[in-house]
Amino acid sequence: MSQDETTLRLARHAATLFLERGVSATTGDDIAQAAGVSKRTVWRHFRTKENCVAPLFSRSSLQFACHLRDWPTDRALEPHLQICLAPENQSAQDIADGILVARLLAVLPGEPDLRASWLLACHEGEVHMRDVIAFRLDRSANEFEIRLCAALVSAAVRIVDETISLAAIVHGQVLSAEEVIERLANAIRTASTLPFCDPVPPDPFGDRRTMVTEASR
Amino acid sequence: MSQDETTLRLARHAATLFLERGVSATTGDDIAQAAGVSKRTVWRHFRTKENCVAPLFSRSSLQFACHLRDWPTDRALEPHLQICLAPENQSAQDIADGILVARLLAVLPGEPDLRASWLLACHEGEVHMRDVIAFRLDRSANEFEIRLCAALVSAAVRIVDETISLAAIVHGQVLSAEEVIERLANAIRTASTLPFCDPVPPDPFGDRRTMVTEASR
DNA sequence: TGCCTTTCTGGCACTTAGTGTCATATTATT
DNA sequence: AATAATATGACACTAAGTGCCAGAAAGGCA
Repeated sequence: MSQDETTLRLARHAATLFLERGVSATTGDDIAQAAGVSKRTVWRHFRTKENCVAPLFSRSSLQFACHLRDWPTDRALEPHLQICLAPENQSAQDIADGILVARLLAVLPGEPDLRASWLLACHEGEVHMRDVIAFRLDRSANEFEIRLCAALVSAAVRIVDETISLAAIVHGQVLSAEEVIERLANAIRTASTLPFCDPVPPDPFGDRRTMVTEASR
Repeated sequence: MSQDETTLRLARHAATLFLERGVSATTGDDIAQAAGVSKRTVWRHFRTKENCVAPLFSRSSLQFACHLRDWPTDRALEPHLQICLAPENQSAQDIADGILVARLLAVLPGEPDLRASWLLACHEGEVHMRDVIAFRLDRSANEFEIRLCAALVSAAVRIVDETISLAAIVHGQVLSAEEVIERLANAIRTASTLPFCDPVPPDPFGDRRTMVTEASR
């Protein structure tokens, strides 16, 4: 088994255990046993216990930066996201991992250590997004404006992720793919302070900063 | 000595040691000895080693939400910040703590555990800011738009903090109070997607979303 | 296939992080 | 000054995490 496979397998087992009995009630031994490896191997793959789920979080947040990178400049955001997030374009494993992440996000309020790991992953995504935005605008990733914009967009995506996960898992509120994409696209447009996402898709309100939420619908 | 005093004293000693020899080379014993308390007392005040500096980070990020709360609705942002951040309105201890935080932010790139603590503190500030923004707009802090706006403003403040600290500590680039305030105010206006900071201060560009940075000056 | 190098893993001893518990010291209240 | 409440110290203990070495597993090469 390859390095990354083991890491991901451990991450999934750790996530399941964290969800079943909480982080503090899960030991490194438990994770090792569940994955069928020695305790030593766990600490070889992860620096700390909470970091065991980091690969899942990282994937989720890095994935989005990649979608943005692959986004053709001559296409609107919604149809692009529709293609990226379509179930037929994701493996069964990817979908299962996505659900695992959503369930983890739903328990963040009671698990501060898990939130630290999540925020760290979001920060990774933010750094990645600097490069993406800088590339799309043909600017340097070190400029203050670029880093600010990346931080804002990342924060917007994070809030949407957290909100949707909490709504779906805790309140059993199932959202359609279209609703999720609409929320995501609106939040990104709201947050993007630089025109990296041109062309602006058709907007009936004529203001790309108008937010379409449940309140205004 | 009161509870909070001891906590802060420990935080300052921990920060100093972290800066001197790095987080991983500092033990809980070291922090306890430096502060003249027993090891047990350290773990009574803090859940983890990295959390020892959290009070300093929290103060920094909660402070800003408080400044925003106390901001009169009929005054522009810059003069208000000028009053809040004026040296004569801060104790010597506050100023020293601020420098300590700046030095910690400057070493974040090499200390992931410290960054986790910092991001957690920023999240605290974000949650606080929801209430502040909701109050200023007479809305509910649970609305999606409010939480999104708070996240964006918090992210903007965080990026400014990180940028300025890195510039000052690592590159020895000293900024005047006016420059700091200008950057901060501009970033906040850029990030604020809801009109919680009306009245809009005079802007020669006639666009409150225009950013004044070194590039455009 | 057999040999060799590289990489990954297990086991064990060890240090540090962090907790539970109880006795003592400190502070506040009256 | 007596008492209740709270903070601390000391010690034993569990869990987190590291260093080290030997062995297993995978990958190149004749």
